[in-house]
Amino acid sequence: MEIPPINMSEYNDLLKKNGLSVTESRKKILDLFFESDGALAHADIEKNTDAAFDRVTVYRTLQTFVEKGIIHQIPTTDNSVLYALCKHNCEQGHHHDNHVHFICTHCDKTFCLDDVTVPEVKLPAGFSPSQKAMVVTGFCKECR
Amino acid sequence: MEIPPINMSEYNDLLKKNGLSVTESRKKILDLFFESDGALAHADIEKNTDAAFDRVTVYRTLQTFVEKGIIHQIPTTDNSVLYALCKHNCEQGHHHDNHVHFICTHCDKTFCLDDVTVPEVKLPAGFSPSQKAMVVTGFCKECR
DNA sequence: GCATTTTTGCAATATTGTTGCAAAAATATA
DNA sequence: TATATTTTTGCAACAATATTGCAAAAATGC
Repeated sequence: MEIPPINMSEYNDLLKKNGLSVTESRKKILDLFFESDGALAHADIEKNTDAAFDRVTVYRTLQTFVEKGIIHQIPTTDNSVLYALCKHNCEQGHHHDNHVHFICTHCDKTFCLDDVTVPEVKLPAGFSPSQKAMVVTGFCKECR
Repeated sequence: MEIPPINMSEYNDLLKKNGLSVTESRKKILDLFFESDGALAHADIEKNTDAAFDRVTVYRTLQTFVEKGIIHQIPTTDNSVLYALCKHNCEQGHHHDNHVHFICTHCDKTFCLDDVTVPEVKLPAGFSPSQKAMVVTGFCKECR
């Protein structure tokens, strides 16, 4: 059974469904995520909103979205935090151990490869896995 | 052909081999890594050296060690940077796409599972991978 | 439309990381 | 071993990033 992707015009529903008030900042930030085909950093969001919202608001909005499972964080080796939409509107606490993230070393965009599942690995005795994440870097489809 | 693990008493050799001067800070930080069975963050190192060294020195030492391939960075979802020893003293620029990292959600330690190789994944058309990293979270062998 | 709840923005503060430069330490050389 | 050269350190200043409390503003529920 396919879960349909979120319709871009339904920001209000998405917010209300998660018990959140509908505000300008939240709608605008949601919009940025839906427009972007990659992942966004806090800085990207500030840049693209012309500082219309306070930095604190952006931080809190991202945090709220993560808590509600609207966006998720992507692991990186530098100390930047990247966020990306949960394409299939996963439930709260969904931890995205199921798809691979791709970071392009040329354009620096990050992609959620929703259709690529993270393969199983056999761990040494005593280790009990609960989640797993995989990050691949290289050249993306536009930069190759 | 097995590459033997580094002998803990040979910090000097390890540093010199990499063209680095042997200093107190470098020896102490190396020691912390060899003592630790997990990965370390910058903060861990500051804590365990009683602020004997300047923050800047710690930053620069870590950076140097990464450049020389003595330690490597581990991707995380929060914005912390973790470092771990390259157990098999890999050459410069080695990017550690070959083993899995395990983060324990109970004791917060991070382990390099040197013997667990990152499996291959098939990417969508157009994506050219160069490196890949995998992070598994759960309970480690001591906390299960 | 009004009371209640939620969210925002400001200010202040904390944390984290970077750079230039002179002093100190380590290494190389005589 | 003493000295010259190179490397590394620590300080100071700064920059970027993130967090908290609280009053004002906005959104929601009735």
